[in-house]
Amino acid sequence: MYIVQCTSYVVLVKGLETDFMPPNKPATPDPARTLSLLWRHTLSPLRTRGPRPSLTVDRVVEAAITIADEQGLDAVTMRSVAQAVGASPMSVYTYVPGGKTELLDLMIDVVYLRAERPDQGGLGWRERVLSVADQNRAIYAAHPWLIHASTSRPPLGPGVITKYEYELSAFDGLGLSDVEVDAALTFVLGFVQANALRAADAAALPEATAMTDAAWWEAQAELLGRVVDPTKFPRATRIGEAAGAAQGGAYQADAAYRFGMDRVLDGLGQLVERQKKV
Amino acid sequence: MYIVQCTSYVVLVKGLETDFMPPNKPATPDPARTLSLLWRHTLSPLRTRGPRPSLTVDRVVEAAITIADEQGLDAVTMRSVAQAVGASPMSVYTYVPGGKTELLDLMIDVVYLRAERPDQGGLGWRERVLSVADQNRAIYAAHPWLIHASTSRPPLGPGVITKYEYELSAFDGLGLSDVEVDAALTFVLGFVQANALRAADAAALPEATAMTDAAWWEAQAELLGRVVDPTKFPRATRIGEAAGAAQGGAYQADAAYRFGMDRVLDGLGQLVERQKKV
DNA sequence: AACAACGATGTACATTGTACAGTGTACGTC
DNA sequence: GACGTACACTGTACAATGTACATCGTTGTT
Repeated sequence: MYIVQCTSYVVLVKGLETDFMPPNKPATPDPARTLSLLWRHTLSPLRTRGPRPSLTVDRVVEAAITIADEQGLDAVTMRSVAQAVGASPMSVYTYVPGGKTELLDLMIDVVYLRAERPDQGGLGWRERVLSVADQNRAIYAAHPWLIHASTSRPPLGPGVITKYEYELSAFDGLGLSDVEVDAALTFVLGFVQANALRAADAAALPEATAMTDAAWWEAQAELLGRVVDPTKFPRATRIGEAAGAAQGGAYQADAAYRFGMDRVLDGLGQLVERQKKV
Repeated sequence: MYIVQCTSYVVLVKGLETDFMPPNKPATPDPARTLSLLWRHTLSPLRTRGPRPSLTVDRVVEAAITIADEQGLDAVTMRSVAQAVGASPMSVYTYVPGGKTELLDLMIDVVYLRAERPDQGGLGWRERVLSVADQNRAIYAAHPWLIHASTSRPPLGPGVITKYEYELSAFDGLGLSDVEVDAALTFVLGFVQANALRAADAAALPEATAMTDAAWWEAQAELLGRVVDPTKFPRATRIGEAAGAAQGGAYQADAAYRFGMDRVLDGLGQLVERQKKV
């Protein structure tokens, strides 16, 4: 048994010199089981014998999301989730056999499934795309931990797929090819994510470092003045001071979002125009 | 002594219920010391007594960068860095008193300081901005760990400032205000970072999960077919299949970069045009 | 020669994900 | 009604992390 695990892991990290079993890595990954969980299938051929389960996948996922929202992703540990649902740490693995990785996949899909998706009939494409961006921004604001979730190989559950379908529809009727529509959506969502990332850690830093933005800038400015020759870095000193000192992190992220979305929409607009002329 | 640390930490995380000293957090943060280190100042009033230092800040930072480049940021531990320079784990703190956080700041600045910055005289603004983007992309390709570094409150060392000055100069002569120039640069770099992020974890996933992109897609497609009603998600099934199955992760990131940069430059172009007319 | 300042090191602790072995429960079959 | 089997649950254990603290050793100054 142990041999099997070790062997499979050696395959997993081929090229590694050491052969010990590292901690905190893979549990038992299995795409099929994860998919079944995402769609809440009772893949087991009907459970009969044994004690009745005292929890459900949903309750576990719910607890994890609450913890992540309130205290950040780092606070989501198997132990904290277990405590939140009133079970022992290892019990969680009964409901989420894939461990923490699988749990995160489930969390992501649930959040997306719940998001609001207002009807966009009658809106122009710019309003539709802006609305999609705003919705994603709102999701990130409510669940900052989502920003750090990888977007390649997303958990293909009902939430993710519903969201994808809805967002693709914003590009209906523009004469773009399938590949272009996907690229355009990726482009928009990439911008929103990058902006949310900046906003989130700008918001987190004051607490994490026990220092306000203003205090940090003041300290840097005073010390940099003695070290840096302003004539060697004219743009950096002038623009950096203007961009940094004046505005707090939160306001800055807001301005960057509006500025960026204007550029994004203008950029897409040119693609659309070009396509219409063909 | 211990009291002082604890007290300062209570201030640090005011609002937290518990009062224990958590692990792996702050070492001794001090903006002034970090800045001195970044600029390699001998802030101490001339070291005289005591054994000669056997290492330098640069050697430590160098080792850390090498490890990060070759094995990823997770492999950069105080212990692995110490081993690489042939010292005991705790010795590292002699040269980088701020611990891992400060070490990361130093790594970032060194990488930026070394980056190539070719002369851009004679180029049009589109070429200049594209070149800036390409350079950042190349840096991320060579040092994927940089992607995860926070960009708010960057380490204001010689590398970061030189890079900032250089990149701002790409927007010279366009008639944009200081605030607009900073916003435009942030916009461009944000796109590059978002793209690099996707590319990096698309590249990392096959190794990390012992599963090729093709195998993953095949597994998902087969199972999803039984669960999802294609008529309910027409766009998602059609476009998702086209966008996902056909291309591997690496090629996809490349295409997304070219597509995105075209939109970014078009978007900025409209801003520039508008400014010229005024 | 004694002292003071500073570099180096070993030990210790709290925290993480999860493998493994063991304990108890409830249903189906005899 | 007794029994066995499948399953839920739990406690223990381990390797790895950042870094506080106390100690030891080395060097130049007094």
